[in-house]
Amino acid sequence: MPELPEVETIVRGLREKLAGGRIRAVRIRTLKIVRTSSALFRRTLCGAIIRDVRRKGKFILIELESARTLVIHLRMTGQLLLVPENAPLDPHTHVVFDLEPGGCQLRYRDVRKFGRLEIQEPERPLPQLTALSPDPFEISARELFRKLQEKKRALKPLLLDQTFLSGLGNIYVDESLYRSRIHPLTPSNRLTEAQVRRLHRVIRRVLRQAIQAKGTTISDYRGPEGIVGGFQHFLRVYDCTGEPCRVCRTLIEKTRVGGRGTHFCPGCQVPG
DNA sequence: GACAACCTGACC
DNA sequence: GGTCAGGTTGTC
Repeated sequence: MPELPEVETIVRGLREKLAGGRIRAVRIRTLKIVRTSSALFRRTLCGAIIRDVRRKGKFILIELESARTLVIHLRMTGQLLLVPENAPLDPHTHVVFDLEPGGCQLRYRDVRKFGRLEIQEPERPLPQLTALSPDPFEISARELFRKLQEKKRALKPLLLDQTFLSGLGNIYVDESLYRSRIHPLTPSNRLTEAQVRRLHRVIRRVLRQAIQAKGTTISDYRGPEGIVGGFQHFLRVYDCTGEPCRVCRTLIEKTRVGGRGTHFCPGCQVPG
């Protein structure tokens, strides 16, 4: 569920509340969510001072003074919620962090249990993190063009590939391709430099607007204070199947590309 | 590449 | 009963 704008929103909220504070205690309620041994997980986090909270691609990094990092990926339905200590525990809460200063807990909640929490040692960076490519704000249009030229895959699956470009997921890829008027199946090496410049600009703009709206909530996404995002009101193709395109009035269609539901306008996004 | 797997819930 | 879901990974 969460893509770059949702993760960025969470990271900003957590940083404000957590940076400089301390984790007093940790309770693991569902073992499989935590990829590090429970003992190491607890030993690392109990009493740890939080230096900063950052984002890398769709990963959340809670950096500790010990130089170790709590690495979190929310996958589809993961949530990080800041709640009062006395709030009732719901059955989908899998990890609970007691915080200092107190009164508040950080809870990891995840209906589908796809998400992962893991400790990264400074001398042993996690492979999933080192394999990540820069996100759209860390790469120039020129560089993106060069990378796209090197591949000849269909554009959409490539943009979803976190080792090619990080941060984008299904919503923002569909929105970016629609707003750039590029068909999702266009071979990446057939894009002109002008098309890539536009795509690069559009991706950045869509992500910035979505961050400003505090993310997109279709169903599960919540910010750390439990609030829903607002960008769902600005979607133009994603979840708009059957509605007329606002540019050419053609009805928005949904197909499958690379195994993912794909929304596009057959009028504006003609195959390259 | 396509597809199943990981899980639960919503919807038809 | 079946299909679908904002993600990633492992298998042909």
